[in-house]
Amino acid sequence: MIGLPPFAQNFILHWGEMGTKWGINRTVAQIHALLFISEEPLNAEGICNRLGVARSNVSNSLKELQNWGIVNVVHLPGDRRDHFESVKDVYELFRIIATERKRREIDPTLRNLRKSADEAGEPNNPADAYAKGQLEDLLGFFEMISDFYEKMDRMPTKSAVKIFRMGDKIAKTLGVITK
Amino acid sequence: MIGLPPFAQNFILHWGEMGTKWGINRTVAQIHALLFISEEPLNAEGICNRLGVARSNVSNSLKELQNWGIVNVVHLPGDRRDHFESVKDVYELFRIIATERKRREIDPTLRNLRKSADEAGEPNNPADAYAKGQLEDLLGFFEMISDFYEKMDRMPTKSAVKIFRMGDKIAKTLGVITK
DNA sequence: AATTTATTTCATAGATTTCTGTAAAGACAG
DNA sequence: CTGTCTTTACAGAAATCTATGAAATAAATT
Repeated sequence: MIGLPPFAQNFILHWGEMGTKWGINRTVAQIHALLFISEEPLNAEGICNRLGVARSNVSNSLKELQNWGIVNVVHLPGDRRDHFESVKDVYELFRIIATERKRREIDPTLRNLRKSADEAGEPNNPADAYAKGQLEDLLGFFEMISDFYEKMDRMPTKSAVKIFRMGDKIAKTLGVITK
Repeated sequence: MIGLPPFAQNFILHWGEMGTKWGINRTVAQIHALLFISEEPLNAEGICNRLGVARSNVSNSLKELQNWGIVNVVHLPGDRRDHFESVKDVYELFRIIATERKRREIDPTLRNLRKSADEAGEPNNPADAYAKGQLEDLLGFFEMISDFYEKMDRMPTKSAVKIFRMGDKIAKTLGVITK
């Protein structure tokens, strides 16, 4: 990892590890980290040099980041190479990631749970009845999460932040006790 | 996958796939799915038979689930084998998972971001200054999420659910516009 | 203590994912 | 159209992760 100050290396390596814990390829996460803290857009070659990974790996990883919608191509005048830059606003970034995860993970799970609960029909034994009940509970939970995501998505960032910051005060206002 | 109705198989297979997208071993997720919809605690042997995986795999996976705190050992009278049951309440389940993910992922990231921002010191060039600024933004975001988690954890389930369900109404009450 | 039953550990086989180098394709200037 | 620069696709190598069976350990029963 060349030409990067230690604090940046620190962060990039950690972000890479964190990525793997979330099912995201290490290199993909590292490239994202690099672009996120880089003021100027970088070209693929530059990313290669800094992270010390193969050109083709960078190419594929960049495509993956573009699929997620958190990295964009830009062109600099007088340079025909593609340059890449990350979404720089933290809230915008996580909003995009949340929306994408919902689409890829929550939505298919909702469909599966509906289908499974449906297929269970009228259970003819207690075990199946119990299982169906559990699936319905899970479905209810995922529906709640899904609706919440959508509400957040329609909200301006400021409102969403307020909800996160004031979570406990809101609960008190609603007349419920916090332990 | 033997002795399970199709709707249960459906769910277990999907939960397994979903697990892999979240960095959780497929078998671990499948075992959890099975225990979650099973009214009675199951022993390792029973899990083997139903899922068709090796005994040792089940043993290790069960240990992993116990580390997460979402599966517990119980003993049935007159049977010396360990039996296992999942946390059955959906809210309780996700509360535990969230707390655990915070501990394993958010907290280390907070530490790393603080360390990195700290190491950056007084940047002596604009690029480093920008990078440090981005890290500080990220740190602020993770601190917000971390605090929110903790607030939720101290709240009774009902209050947490209210916040999730009423997200947009709350925002309106706070005097902010939803798009 | 010996036997039976249950569980865990561990080395390795197997599968999957990731990374690389090369070759092909595409884009552009002259 | 040709030559150069750039990006992408792909096949195989390398690394990582997962699952297995056998052996070791532990626990209960006789």
